[in-house]
Amino acid sequence: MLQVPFIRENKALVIERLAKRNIDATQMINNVINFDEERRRLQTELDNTLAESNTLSKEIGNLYKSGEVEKANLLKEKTSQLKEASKELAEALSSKTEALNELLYKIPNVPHDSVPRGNSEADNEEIFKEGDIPKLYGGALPHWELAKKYDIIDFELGNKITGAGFPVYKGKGARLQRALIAYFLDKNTAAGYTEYQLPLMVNEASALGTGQLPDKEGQMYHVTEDNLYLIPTAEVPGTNIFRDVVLSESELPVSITGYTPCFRREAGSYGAHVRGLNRLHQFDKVEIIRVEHPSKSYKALERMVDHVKDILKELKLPYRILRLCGADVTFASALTYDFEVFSTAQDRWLEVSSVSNFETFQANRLKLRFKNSEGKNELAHTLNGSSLALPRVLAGILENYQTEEGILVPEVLQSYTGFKIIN
RNA sequence: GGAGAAAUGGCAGAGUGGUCGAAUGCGGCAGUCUUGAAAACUGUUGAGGGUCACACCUCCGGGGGUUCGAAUCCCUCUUUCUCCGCCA
Repeated sequence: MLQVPFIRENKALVIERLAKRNIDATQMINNVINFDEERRRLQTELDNTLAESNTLSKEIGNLYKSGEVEKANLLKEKTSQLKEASKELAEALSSKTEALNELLYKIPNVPHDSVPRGNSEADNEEIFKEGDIPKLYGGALPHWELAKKYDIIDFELGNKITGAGFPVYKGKGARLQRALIAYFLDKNTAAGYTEYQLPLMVNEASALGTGQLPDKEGQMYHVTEDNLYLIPTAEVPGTNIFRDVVLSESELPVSITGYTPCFRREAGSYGAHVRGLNRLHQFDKVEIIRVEHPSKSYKALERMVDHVKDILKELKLPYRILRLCGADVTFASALTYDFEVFSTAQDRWLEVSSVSNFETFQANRLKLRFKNSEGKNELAHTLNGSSLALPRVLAGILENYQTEEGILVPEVLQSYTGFKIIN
């Protein structure tokens, strides 16, 4: 969530930048400022009442000691009045604070200066493109047909065991998945990321910390018996490592990577564009997460982009990079680059990675701070990116590497798979 | 799942109704000394709110209660440890 002092001091800028998201935030921002003023007024009033009450309590103690019981009893009456007053004030204060927070939860992050204004994903800005789109043979198939032909992914079996969106990978298909995970993790750790294995379920506090709650509750699988949520991305457990943490400046930057399955309800999604591996309820992803000094976070974002580029280049997949427009940039992000691989047989681009700088938006909710050179606690910047999400990379490989003899395995993966062709 | 014990600042660990935001040690930071470092010595060092800055307020696992007054007493929840049971 945004920081109130920042909103107070940069009101015009905040409204102007939020307009990139096609929202007129004037009313919301005015409310934030008003609520906050009211909140501070109540706080001061409550503090004064408590101060008075504290002083009187000390006096009463002294009076008892010196045996002046009557005087003490007189003061007691006054403290009970103050107590009632403070109780009312405390209630008013907490309801005002809650109202303010609820409001703040609903305001998305302020987009970075470079984010283009836009109405839909059509306004995303293509900033880079690389790799040749292969010319496929006449009988080229989309990946869900290939999966069936070579018996490497069984969607129907997943239907039987669980339901739609929970595919079963078999034989060389399963091995290829494992190869991709190992390859991604190796690339990430070679780039300095520390590998983590994280819990696949998180508690409510963690889901709140990274912003899945309260607004995206319906997107997560919820284990009601124990009030735990299945993670929609490793970002949730990974970033919550740093909830309520004060780092020393020398510990920055922190960079971690982790492989996890991801679970998403994807309520309301259906149709041809979600066929096969294009959209799943359970999928695998290797994530990279960074905690950065605010002055260095945008450099770090560029480095993350370069890192993902390097991987796609090694896999020899045709891809492009989009700078997301205001309409498409996610709620918590200030600047997001999406990577899309061209799926030749489907003749469309598939998102395989999303790399974002959240600036202090997540850190504020998480209370993730570092002790700066002046010895003061300051919110850190958080960033994350997929490096990479498996299913669509797999779809891209299957479709782009298909030949009449079978599906070739990208060279960099061959040492991981132990085979060169799926046939 | 059953029985018992515990939860205090970055860590360890005192504190059982007012003099406690909290001893002491370690760690961190600054300084003295040193060519530099280490050691030693001196000082400093929790977080949040609030203020131009002070003042002031809140926080001793979470929530509630008793009391003029709670880290300290009571209730409750959570977590950890020990023992037993079960178990990959």
